[in-house]
Amino acid sequence: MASAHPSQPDLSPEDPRAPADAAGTESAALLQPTPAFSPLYQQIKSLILRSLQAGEWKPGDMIPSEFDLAARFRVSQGTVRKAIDELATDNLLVRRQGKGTFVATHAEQHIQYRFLRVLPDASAPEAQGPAERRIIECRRLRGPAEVARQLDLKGGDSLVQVRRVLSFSGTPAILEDIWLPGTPFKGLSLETLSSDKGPMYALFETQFGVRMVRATEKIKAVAADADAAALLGVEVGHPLLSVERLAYTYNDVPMELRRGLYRTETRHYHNELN
Amino acid sequence: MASAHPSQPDLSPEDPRAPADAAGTESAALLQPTPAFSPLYQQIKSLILRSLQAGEWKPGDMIPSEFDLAARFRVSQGTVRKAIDELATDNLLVRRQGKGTFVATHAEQHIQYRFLRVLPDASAPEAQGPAERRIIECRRLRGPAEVARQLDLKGGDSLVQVRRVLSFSGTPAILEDIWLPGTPFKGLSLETLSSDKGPMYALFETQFGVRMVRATEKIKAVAADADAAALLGVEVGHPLLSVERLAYTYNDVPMELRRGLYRTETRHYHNELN
DNA sequence: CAGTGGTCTAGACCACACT
DNA sequence: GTGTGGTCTAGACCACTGC
Repeated sequence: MASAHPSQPDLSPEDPRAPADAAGTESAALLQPTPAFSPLYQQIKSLILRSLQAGEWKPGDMIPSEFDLAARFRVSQGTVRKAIDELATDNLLVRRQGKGTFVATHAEQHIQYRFLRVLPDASAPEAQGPAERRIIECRRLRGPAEVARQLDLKGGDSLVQVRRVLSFSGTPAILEDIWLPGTPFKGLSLETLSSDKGPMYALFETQFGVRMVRATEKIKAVAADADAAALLGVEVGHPLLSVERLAYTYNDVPMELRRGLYRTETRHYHNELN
Repeated sequence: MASAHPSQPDLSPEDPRAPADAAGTESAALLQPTPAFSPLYQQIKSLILRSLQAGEWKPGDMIPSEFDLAARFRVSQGTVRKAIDELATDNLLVRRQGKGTFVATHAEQHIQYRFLRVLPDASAPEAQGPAERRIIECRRLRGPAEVARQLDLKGGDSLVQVRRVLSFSGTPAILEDIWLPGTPFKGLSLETLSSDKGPMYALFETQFGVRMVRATEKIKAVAADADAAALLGVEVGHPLLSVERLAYTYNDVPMELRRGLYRTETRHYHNELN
């Protein structure tokens, strides 16, 4: 063994394909000009990520075993393991002992609705069951500048806007406005949305190949305007929780801007601080 | 080497102190009745945690090196490493390459105010600097039943209640009510609080030996009542963000209940979803 | 320089799931 | 049984810090 060493110096110009071990390997030993040191397992992590983005393995798929990946990248199993470990804590992969490692998905992700942080108060277990969803509109437009900016689009680019109301036991509780970039979501329509059950992000995966990976939220307390008041059945001025979410796919590409208004009389936004 | 094996079966009755290697070891190979399997590194993690709780190492202290701990617990360095890794991602320990591993602290924790999630809006960089703090009151009382319940206290137990207002550039923005169990916080007074600068949780560490480790928050939008309106300089009914926090020390013992009311006209609660 | 955490490897064995 | 992830070890070497 002359390569696969801890540090960056010695491997790169030679051995893009070792003597033994036939085709199908990918030579993870990468080239950094000089001071751009990054540990091997980080490079492996990037390579796996690239495969995820490229769609080599789709949400729900099992990825190759640690040993297979180790052979493919020409590193030890432990190094692959550390890379996968990080991808798993980032919720991009899911490990299942005895079975394999799988690409995470919003569809059957054990705890569904991973990004939904609103829970019924303990004192009011009403409004538990699944929400009733009513799509109010779904239209294409040239988006407002501010929305376009946050989605990394140009002012004139096409957008899809969706507005919907979620109700629990018949009482409206959540009003959401959703903006999506028009190009990746070509074909999204009111019918698509209405006929679908299950998490919207699962639909995005299966219908548009867009997997939401992380999101940031800005939360405020606001007074209901006439519009919101009517749709949520409260008076104008009623305090509502405003949750503005920017959701990202792989590679920190923003793919959705969502603004939710929540009635919080019998519900709260739950958060864990570590 | 006859012991220190991956699984639980073979080690325990013999070798509570090996032939070689003199005093000071702690025999981590523990005894589980039968089916209570837990990996070695988890047991090590528990042992380290116990030392943290017992105050063997105080916030800011450096803990023994991985090799020292490995010797002490009679396991390999890699196993200690994995235990420390988890404690570090839980923010109980902080690793510093070349220096050592340290007990986390709210005092100089690089990013201070770890639990404060309220940020000024990008559009309003006013109100950036440190908040001006005004303690309104600090008194002892037999707490309300609901508060006592959440702090795992009996109805009649003594509590400390603190009320304070935080302002930015002179405008009040945050009203906080804080309840603490009376016994661990014996001696906490308005003077103690007023004279202190820096994070309150840092003061709790140095003065009372209580380190807050994690917290849960329940967030709602509420209307300002007369009290809050007066203190925050808004009209009654003005929407405010209500953040109810339960903070825990080691071992999931609740040690603080805090209810904050935030004006969010130029501020928001920021959250990252993974 | 010595001491600490960080990376990498190689090999052994265990726990779990499927067939 | 076979294949997968999970744990543990032992040893080598790198990177950073501070004396």
